[in-house]
Amino acid sequence: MKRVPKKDARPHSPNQLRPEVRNRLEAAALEVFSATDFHRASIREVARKAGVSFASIYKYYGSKEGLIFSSLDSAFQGLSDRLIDHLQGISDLKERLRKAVWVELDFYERHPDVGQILFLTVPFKKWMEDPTFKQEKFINVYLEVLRRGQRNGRLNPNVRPGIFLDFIHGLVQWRFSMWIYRGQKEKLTENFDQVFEMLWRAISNPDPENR
Amino acid sequence: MKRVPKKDARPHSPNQLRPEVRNRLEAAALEVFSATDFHRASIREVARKAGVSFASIYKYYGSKEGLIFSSLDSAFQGLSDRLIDHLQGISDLKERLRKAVWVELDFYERHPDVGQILFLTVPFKKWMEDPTFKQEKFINVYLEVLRRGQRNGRLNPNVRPGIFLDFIHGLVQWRFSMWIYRGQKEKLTENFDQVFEMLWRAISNPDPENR
Amino acid sequence: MKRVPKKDARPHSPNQLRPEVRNRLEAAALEVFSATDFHRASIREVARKAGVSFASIYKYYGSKEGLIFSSLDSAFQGLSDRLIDHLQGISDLKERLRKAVWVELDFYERHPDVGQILFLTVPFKKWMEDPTFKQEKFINVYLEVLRRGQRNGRLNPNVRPGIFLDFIHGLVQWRFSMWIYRGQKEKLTENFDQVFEMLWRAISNPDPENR
Amino acid sequence: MKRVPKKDARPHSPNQLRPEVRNRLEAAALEVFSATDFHRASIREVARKAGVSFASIYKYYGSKEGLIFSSLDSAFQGLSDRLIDHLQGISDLKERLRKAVWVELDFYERHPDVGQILFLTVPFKKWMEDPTFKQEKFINVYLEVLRRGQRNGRLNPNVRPGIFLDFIHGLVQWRFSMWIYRGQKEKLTENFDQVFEMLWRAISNPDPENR
DNA sequence: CATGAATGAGGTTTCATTCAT
DNA sequence: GATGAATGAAACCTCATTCAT
Repeated sequence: MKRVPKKDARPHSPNQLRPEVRNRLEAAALEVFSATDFHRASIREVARKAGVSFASIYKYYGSKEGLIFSSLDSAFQGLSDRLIDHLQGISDLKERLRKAVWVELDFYERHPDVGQILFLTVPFKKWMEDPTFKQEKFINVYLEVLRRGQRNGRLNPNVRPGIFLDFIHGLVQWRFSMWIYRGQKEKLTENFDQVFEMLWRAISNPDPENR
Repeated sequence: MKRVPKKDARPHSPNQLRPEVRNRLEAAALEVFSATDFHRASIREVARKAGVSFASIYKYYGSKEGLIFSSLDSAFQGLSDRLIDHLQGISDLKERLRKAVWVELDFYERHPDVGQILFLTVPFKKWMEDPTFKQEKFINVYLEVLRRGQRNGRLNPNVRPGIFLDFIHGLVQWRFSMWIYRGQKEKLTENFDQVFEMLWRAISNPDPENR
Repeated sequence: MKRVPKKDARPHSPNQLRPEVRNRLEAAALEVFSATDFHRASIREVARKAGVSFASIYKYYGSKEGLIFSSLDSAFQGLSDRLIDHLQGISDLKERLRKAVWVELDFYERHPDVGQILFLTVPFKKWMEDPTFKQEKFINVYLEVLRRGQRNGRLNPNVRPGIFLDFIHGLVQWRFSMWIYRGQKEKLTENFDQVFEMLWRAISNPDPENR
Repeated sequence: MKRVPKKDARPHSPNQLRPEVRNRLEAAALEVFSATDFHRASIREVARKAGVSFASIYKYYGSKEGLIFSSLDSAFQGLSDRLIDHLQGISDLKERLRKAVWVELDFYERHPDVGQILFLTVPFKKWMEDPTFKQEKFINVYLEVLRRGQRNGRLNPNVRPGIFLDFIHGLVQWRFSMWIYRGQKEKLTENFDQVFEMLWRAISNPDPENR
């Protein structure tokens, strides 16, 4: 007798969890999912670690993917907020951008589990397909800086802003991955100035009179 | 799923397969593993597609990972060889580098399955842990160009060559991923000149007298 | 990612099991399923008892129901064969019928687990809905006796044979159930002659000249 | 599912429910439990249908079984009362018995949900184990008739009255089950006279001078 | 030597029952 | 005093890997 799923538009969302339980659960999820790759990580272990029943995870998150991407999304809340906070009072464009990239790298340095999940243990395609991938709030902070830079001539005006982002995120992801690969010997923000200057040269306006 | 493969001295290697069977098998592997993420792709389906029993895969490749990374490695043979071939007769440093990056992007454009597996469907960590990740032959082509550029002052001499590579590979991977994400509407090498010039500005020597 | 079942017309059947494994498995199933009611009996326990993996049960039987009804069907093989065997050489109609009913009761007496599953632990509806319910081979033995009895005037000719069967099976099932209910103190075939004579009076031709 | 109910002195009984709520609840129970077998029928659905929280069911009935057997018991009130009522003024023994059996069949015909639950959807063993199984009031009506029949020689005096009951109830249950099985095409009381005459021959005194 | 059967593990789903509010 | 959230258990299903033939 095959059970026919009910599919009643899952009436439960993580928001309905008691915040304390939610935090415990998502912390456990980040811990477990950052340790091995996605399909080896066991939801049952997350439940055990968080002291929450297995069925509850399904009730509130719907699936293994739901759990992990919700957890990531929550973690990103922190990043967005911190980013916006840190940018306050910095008016120079280059400085704003430098700060933004620094905040991001610093975030991954202090939350390597988040980076590991995003870039290393979950197939990237899975993340791309998840609605949380867009991270509009976060991306918009960047886009606003970049567009303004193009308008006032500091940044190369002939380039779609998306290409700037490709440079930035490609760099962040690859540096993070190599940082893990090489065993986190030094800090992830080591050489930050050097790297940022390279990045800046890549995206800034090559036209001399605007330098 | 949790099952950890026996790491004993496997007495068989893919080289012992009849080349024709090996090609069929690795082609099927690329096809299957590029379509869905690693843990949903079924080794049985690969076997079926290749007309080989799945136990044979274990015999010659040892594990699911063994199969996929061996297949990738074979595909990369082609890339390295083509890279070396194309660089012949180009002496200008910038041109050599431009060509190298172009050959790589062009390769992924023509073999999106390989790119998908590397960057999207297999957890990146798995690849990093695999011996095939090093790609020494391929990397050395780059390193040699980059080191020479530093010696003769065209490239920023204060930067470890690894950072150049982070820029290059981060960019390649991210652009590839976004290309897939956005549905492969345009060519992956679209805007190549623009992007390469940005890259070049990032890594070239900012010191004026060497421009 | 909801898995979509494959439904490839289950290519495996219990017949493909090694007979020895099959026997062990079905014996364990009868044991477990006769002890508690269907939904409390655990397939995992059957697997454990039979020393067979849980997945194999699904492979060969498809479901919990598949397992139990297949096991019952196998048990009934024995009953049909024994019935046919015992009827050999008995020509008198009443004696044939007496023997048939006796063989059936005797079977349940010696295999109370089968009776318990059929009549007590599995909701009867489930069994009615299962193809194995028809038990044609078995029923035909009865029908043939009953129809012949009607033709030669020993049995009440005005009654559909189905009604005879209702009497017989209702009696067998109820007596079995009460036998269990009362704790199997005496033999199930206790009072058999008395009961059979009553049954015979019920179905035999009331018309005097045929007595 | 394996969860064994706490058998402590439940401080609440169905009697404490407002009669109107109780009726709604038990009607919903009969409806839901007659439709599928016991373990697939959901107590939550009963609660939903009755507009009551499922926790209330636990409060007043203690368990899923408690609910269903209480509901059945209530339904049987009606049967007993009707039986006693209908027997009034019938003095002939055979007629009393005929009436009794007819009232029972007629009851199931008009309340097929009750019959389905008793005979088809609930494992019979569950019912046998429940205190409501005894149905003393109801059985006593029969027993009194049967014993009187034995005393005055109309019924076979050599048989324990329990065997009469086995005949009667086995027949009722089996005919009901087959009636459902065959799709309720004709009435359950169809052929009643024929069947009752057979039953009467089975139990009446075979000794000529008492015919 | 190649094959496929058996295993173990874990995702997904549902639900009776318990527990805390 | 009624409610619903949390739990634990088990069905169902799939697959990488091992093992025996």
